[in-house]
Amino acid sequence: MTTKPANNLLLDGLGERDRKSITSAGEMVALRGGELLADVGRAMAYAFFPLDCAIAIVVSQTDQTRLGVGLVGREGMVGVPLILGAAAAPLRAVVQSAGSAWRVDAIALAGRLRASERLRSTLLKYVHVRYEQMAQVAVCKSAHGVEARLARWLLMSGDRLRRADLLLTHELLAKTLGVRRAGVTLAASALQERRLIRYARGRIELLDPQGLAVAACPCYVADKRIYARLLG
Amino acid sequence: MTTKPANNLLLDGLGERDRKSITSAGEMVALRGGELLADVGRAMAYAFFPLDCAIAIVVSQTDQTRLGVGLVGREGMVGVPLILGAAAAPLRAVVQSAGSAWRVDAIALAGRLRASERLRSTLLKYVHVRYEQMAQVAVCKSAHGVEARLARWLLMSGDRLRRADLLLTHELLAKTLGVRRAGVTLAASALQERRLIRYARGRIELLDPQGLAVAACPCYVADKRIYARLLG
DNA sequence: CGTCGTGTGTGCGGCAGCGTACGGACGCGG
DNA sequence: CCGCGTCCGTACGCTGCCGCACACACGACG
Repeated sequence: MTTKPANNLLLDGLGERDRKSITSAGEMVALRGGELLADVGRAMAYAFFPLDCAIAIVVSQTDQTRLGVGLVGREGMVGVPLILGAAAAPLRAVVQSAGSAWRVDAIALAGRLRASERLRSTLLKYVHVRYEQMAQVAVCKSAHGVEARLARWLLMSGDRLRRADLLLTHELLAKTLGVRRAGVTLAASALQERRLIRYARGRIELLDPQGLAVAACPCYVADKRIYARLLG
Repeated sequence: MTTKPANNLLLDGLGERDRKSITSAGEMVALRGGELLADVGRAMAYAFFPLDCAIAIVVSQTDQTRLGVGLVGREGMVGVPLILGAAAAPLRAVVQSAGSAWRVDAIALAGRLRASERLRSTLLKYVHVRYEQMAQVAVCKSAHGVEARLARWLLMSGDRLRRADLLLTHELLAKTLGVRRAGVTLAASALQERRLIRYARGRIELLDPQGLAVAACPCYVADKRIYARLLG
């Protein structure tokens, strides 16, 4: 389909000039699962434009509460604070599925942003997308059940990676969904019962994406619409 | 204390030039309680810099779920999407407590933003504040009980308005906290029992802000720290 | 003085998810 | 082949909040 095996849509959406100005300031890197690209309070040295990996944006409070508030793949970037001119990262960015990404130096990015209004406006629109999506999540967690939210997250992961088989454990999903591991097992087995997914020992296969979309909470569709409206 | 009876801190933080450039493009308006400054999908024609009023930022899904994800007073502005270059508002902005605000035309604001880098960087930092605060809320709702979240919201309202007596009903609070009205009554009476607040028929008085801060969830302190770090 | 609307107190059954905990299953490495 | 770590199934009691519903209190208004 695409000329290159894997692209980043955000970079593709830029003009030739801006894209080169970004890529020339960075380099390809391989990201391992579980790697931390940003942590709370630590300054971010790089922004990342994923190509074929997925990075979960997680908020973790002082007490033991976690919640995934975003999932970044080839359609986006890691490092929203850099666009907003803040050095410190508010949230944690964890590599959920390994793969490669384009890594860009924070200072270089800041310079490019000052120089190009087009680049600035594109990335600010992306910030807006993440802003809206986070608002969705805030309601989602308390309004929708585990099963629906699990379906949503699996679909999102599939979309980001363009693959139907995901390497995810119930344990990991539980942490990003902010529920018990046992709760995920329950929800997952219900989805499997309905032939929507199939899973075994850390490997989840999406059998029926359309069916899953029905089982998922409306936030899934809402999320896609938000992105399409601003960057489609 | 201040030279004028009521100021907006965001505007005060700007240089003389930028502040004038903004204020000259707008005008003072009076906002009534319950008024909608922005609604889902509707284009925003104005940004608002509150002086002595409080505006709740509410996300409301298609189904009957509401949740306040931000409270804007003299320390901030209503119209984050305008800073990000998006016309449509993702969230609803409702006037929680009546008062006056500085209203600025959206197009004029966009022009000023292009012209002044200082203005841009200040407002982008504010966007970042709201971005982080929303992440807080996302976890807060499911991690903390009604009583703690009520205490937090009351404190926030008090801070925004610099007053200890608020005109809020349990009903209204229930909607912004995303819980039952009865749940608010329960939590409020518990706080009153402990002499932290006192209330009657739509009027709530904060008796012991420090005690309230203890009763409130850590998100309250976290919120203040976020703001102070970026714009203090 | 009664009426009505709004605001608050209270009660009850129900449920989703929590914390915990134990046991089985698979797979890798020795 | 055995042992151990990881991953998943399942169970039990508990709790916080929901949805609903009804009764009372105050105040404005005629």
